[in-house]
Amino acid sequence: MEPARKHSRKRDAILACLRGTTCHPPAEWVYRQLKPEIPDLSLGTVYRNLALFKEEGLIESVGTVAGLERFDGRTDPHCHFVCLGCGAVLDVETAELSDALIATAGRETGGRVTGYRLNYYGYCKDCKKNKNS
Amino acid sequence: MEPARKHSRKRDAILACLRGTTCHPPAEWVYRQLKPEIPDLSLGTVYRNLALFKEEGLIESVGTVAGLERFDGRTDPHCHFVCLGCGAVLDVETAELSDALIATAGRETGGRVTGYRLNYYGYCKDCKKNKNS
DNA sequence: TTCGTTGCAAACATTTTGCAGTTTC
DNA sequence: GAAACTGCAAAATGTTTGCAACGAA
Repeated sequence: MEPARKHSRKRDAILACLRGTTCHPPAEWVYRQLKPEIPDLSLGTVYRNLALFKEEGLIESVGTVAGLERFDGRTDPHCHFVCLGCGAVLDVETAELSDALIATAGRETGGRVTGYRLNYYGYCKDCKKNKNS
Repeated sequence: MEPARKHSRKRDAILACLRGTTCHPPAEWVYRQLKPEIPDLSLGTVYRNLALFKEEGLIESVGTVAGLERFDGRTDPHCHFVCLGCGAVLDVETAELSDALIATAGRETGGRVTGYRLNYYGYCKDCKKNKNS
């Protein structure tokens, strides 16, 4: 049985930090963001709590970009654009997958589909420019 | 300017290995697969060549599953089902995204979309059973 | 007082890299 | 013979973990 959860100021701060940004940051970014405000915060705690949130479904992973796992405080169905140039991750509101499509994937594989992740890859507004060289 | 490519027996074997399986393996799997046949193969070479293939578009990454990057020898548009239980990765033939949808993502973000990755997550046929406990 | 939470640092696992020797052209 | 390729082992990187101190119920 899993342990009864207790309240924790740091945990709250980590979740709030993630929910207060749209940059889909990695653990390290959250850590650096909160460190000035909470000087006795450790990176391990950030990792531990992010893992916890993910388990509870409070946050989601966007996947690994340039070796770093990126997290998203939003959990409603939406997609992402990942810039191959600078690593920026942007929300994409359109293109929510239909239930029918998801059901088809389950039927085809014989498994049970519980979620999906749709990432577009390419070059963002800024990196698009800089590539014309 | 990038170096002129030379032929290499090991490189061929690595690509052939990846193309000859549908299990979307990580680097280590490819290494273990080829090692008996090519005793003087090193893991570093597998990593180096997989990175190279990815750059050239000969293979694609399915993303990181359980801490390991998984590769796919198929490059035609299709999706994947990732089992959260055992880590199996299966091809999903249906649900190819329309060009219109992809174009919309580009327009919405202001960037240029060069590709996408659609992963379904859930429990495969076998793991589905074992979860009824 | 109990038990979850945390800091710290060490441990871990995967991937990358430098260099000297080898293979390909 | 020049340049790319490779083995090997060390290094780098991101993440996890053990343990003693801390904080919440």
